[in-house]
Amino acid sequence: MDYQFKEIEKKWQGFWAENQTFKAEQTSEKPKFYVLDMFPYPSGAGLHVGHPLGYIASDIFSRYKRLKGFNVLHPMGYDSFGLPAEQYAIQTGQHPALTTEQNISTYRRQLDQIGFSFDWSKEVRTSEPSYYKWTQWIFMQLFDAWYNQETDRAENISTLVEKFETSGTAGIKAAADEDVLSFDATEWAAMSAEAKQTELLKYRLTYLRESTVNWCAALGTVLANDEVIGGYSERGGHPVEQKKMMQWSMRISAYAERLLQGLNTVDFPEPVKEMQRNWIGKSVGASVKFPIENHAGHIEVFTTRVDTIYGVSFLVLAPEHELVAELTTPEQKEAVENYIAQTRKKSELDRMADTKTVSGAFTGSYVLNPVSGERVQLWIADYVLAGYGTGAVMGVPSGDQRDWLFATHFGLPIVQILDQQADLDKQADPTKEGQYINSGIINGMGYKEAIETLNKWLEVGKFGKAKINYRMRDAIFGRQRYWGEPIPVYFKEGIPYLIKEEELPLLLPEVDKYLPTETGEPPLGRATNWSYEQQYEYELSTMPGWAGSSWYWYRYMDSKNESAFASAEAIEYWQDVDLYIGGAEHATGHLLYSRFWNKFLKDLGYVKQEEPFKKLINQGMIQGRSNFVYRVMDENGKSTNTLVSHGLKNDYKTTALHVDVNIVDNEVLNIEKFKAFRPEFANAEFILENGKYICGVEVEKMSKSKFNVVNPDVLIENYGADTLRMYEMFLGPLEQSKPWNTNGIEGVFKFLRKFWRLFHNDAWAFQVSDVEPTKAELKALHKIIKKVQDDIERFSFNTSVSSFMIAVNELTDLKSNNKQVLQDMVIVLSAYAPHICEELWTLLGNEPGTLSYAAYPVFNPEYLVEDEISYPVSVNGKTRMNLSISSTMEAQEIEALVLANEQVQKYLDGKSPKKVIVVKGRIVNIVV
RNA sequence: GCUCAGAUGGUGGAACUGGUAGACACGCAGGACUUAAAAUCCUGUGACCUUAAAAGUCGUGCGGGUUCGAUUCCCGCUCUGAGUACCA
Repeated sequence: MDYQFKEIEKKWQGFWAENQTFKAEQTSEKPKFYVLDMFPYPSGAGLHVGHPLGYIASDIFSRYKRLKGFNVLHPMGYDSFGLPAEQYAIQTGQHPALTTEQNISTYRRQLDQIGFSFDWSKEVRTSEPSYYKWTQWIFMQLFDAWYNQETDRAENISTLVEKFETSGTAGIKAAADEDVLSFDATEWAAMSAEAKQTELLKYRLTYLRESTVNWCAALGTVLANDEVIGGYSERGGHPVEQKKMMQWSMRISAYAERLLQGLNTVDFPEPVKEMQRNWIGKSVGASVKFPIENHAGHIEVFTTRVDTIYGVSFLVLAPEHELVAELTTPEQKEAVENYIAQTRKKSELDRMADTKTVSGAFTGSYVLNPVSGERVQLWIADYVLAGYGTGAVMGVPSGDQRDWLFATHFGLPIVQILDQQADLDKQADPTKEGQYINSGIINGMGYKEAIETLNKWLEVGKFGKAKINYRMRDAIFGRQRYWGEPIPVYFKEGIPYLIKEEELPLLLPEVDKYLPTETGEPPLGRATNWSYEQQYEYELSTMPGWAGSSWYWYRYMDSKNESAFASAEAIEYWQDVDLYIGGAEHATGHLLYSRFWNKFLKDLGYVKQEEPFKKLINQGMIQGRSNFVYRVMDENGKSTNTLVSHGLKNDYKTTALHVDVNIVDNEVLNIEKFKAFRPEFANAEFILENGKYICGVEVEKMSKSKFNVVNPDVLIENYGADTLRMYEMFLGPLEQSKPWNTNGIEGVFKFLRKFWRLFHNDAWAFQVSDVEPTKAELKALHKIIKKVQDDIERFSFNTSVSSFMIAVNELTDLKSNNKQVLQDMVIVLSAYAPHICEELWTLLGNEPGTLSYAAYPVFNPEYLVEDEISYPVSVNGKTRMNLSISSTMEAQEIEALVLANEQVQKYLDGKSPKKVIVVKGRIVNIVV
């Protein structure tokens, strides 16, 4: 029979599901391999052709690893809490659980028809109580923990309480809020229970605190920094403003250094590492206290160039700095207040966009330079950010361009501090070269020595010290939304307490509407009869989208466990994710949070590895490729009912209209289908070129409104899943972004048919021969065995597909139907095109379903050895001819042989060669 | 501005450690089969110049360098894409 992909694919998908072919063993003698795809959010639109790209790659890898004798865990599930379902619920009143369920079944149906080897027995959904029970449990562990910088790990809060009880805060080094109190053991003992809880909250790894947050009014919720892009929300693109609110936060900053160091141990794409490094934003410098003139206090600044301290000619505070009001003199009051009012009016966006204009106001106060004792003006300006460092900077105009502009604009002095600084009247010179001048105790020193000297001097005089600063802020954890995990906390006297562990999961209550209450409480405030022990209020915000996805790879290891998030045995066996494939958009969000929670769980001894993901691959984005038709306009600029082909459009005035890419084949418009697609053009005139209507092309985002969405269902219907899988890989390197173009899928389909034909005679009857394979057949086979193995190991899936085509072309030319050779071919190809291979595998007489666990053929290099090698011979670097020479011949003999050749002599034209280069097995080059 | 990635035929792309640039596929052209079309199969296909055939010249964004030899390594530049942006 001809290649009947529809029947074959349906049959084997059914077989795999029924027999649980891809169920991972819980324990095994085999080495483990964990292949994970990034958790999808099941959106209502279903899959387009770009989504499965990474899944196909990871599936090929999983299938390959099984053939190589590994026990493979390759699961799939859904990150099913999230905003879109809730927005839809607000519009329609439908419970988000319902729409989520529907979306998941669409997703599942689409995934199933591509033939993935997922172990569906391990499926998880973050919105299921049996799952979010453990998300809540992890939250409770974080609440019950503090970060001990002495031991450099998280510990249970009880070890902190013990320290307080024995010696108070003396000697405690913790990652904590800035406003922690100092006390001794007696004072601690004397504190009320509420006061103790308030104090402990400042140390917990998840804590409630008044913080400045990104408030998105349109979404009615706060957002984390990574969910805000350029002042707008990542989802929906709504404006975001700064607002002070009581908020749950995660003390991720405690892990800043470990998150940074861990990047050196993982195999991630360099851009992802770089983005995480930038996000963490480590800078090494010093904090310096500038005493305020006629005032008991001081201004603390952070600087990475403490060596430039003698060049300080002013100090700048952020307009929001807490000391601004107090330090503004009566004469300057008006100017300062005007300036603050003016800054407030500017949105965050304007402030970022306008980096050219220099602005600021003098407070009228002075501070004293601690090293020189010099009097320095204190200013405010909005280029200083309240949220970074101490919200104050020292202005060194000679070394910093921004300070230089500020000083020039306001007529402040510019002091040269290094003898090598040049052109200070034109711009700042940030050099570290040369020796210091005008610089008191560091005069004559170089950069390194100056830094050390000053740091020591500052520390001795208690004016400051060397300090490391991180840009990364703690992550806001609460969302004022409905469709998320409830936070397992209740309030007594305004203080948060955890519910009891045996009360988990804290179920999401039913509400009448998915909107905030009249008093502005989050939607959970609408729940009736929802309180802890009938009297205490529950926390009303829910967890953010990233909560459930920050630990899910552990749940896959043991997804049904009711007494732990995963058993210790499962974690001991599976350890970590060996290969993680997903989009680059999660570089700073999901991947940082997951690494953070993983490190935390490791500190508490629940997991084994410091890093959760050994190797990460970002698959490229598939862009849309839009097609256009061109409607002619008349002299008055009015649209006509005439459409002109792309090549002739410059002869007319036209408007471009999107046309559905599914009715365009190689840029040729199917006019009949077009008339049906746009009835208003049923009677349109078409100006053709060579009898065809050629469409224009542009690369855009794939979206419904641009009519460029290609649905995998359609391609599977026409060509089958095996063709789709191979074609997606054939498009190009996995990591490269590229526009989708269905042109060319025919080639892959033809290849599979040709492969099928190798096993069949002209009458389409299955027929293979049992004789010993020929040398040529073995050569073709072993070439592909090696090539596919090498390609998969370096994630170069596109080149494998080409090589398969070459192998099948070779075997077709050899008229091979050798059973031994073809059976090995089936195994090698099965990772890419599993359905057709399962079918041929059983036709060859093997037990159904055993292909997935067959052994990958062993490569034997002997079959590739050639007796004769065709040497390209070049003269002065230009290839002139090929000479067939025995492969055993040594360089000297080859040289003699080549020079004796008649044709070579012709090129030498009587001259004697200056030099002859012979690379054995490669090339001969003659220099004349 | 900064950081990173990239630029190869009409198109997607290949060339893995510096060794025959353009594999494989699409498209296109011609042919076979067919009453015809579709499907299938065969042949050709970087550009230029010329031809009966052969040969020749140029050619991996641009300019230079290293080398017997560069798509590959080095320096400078242009363009495209992504990320990031007053971070002290």
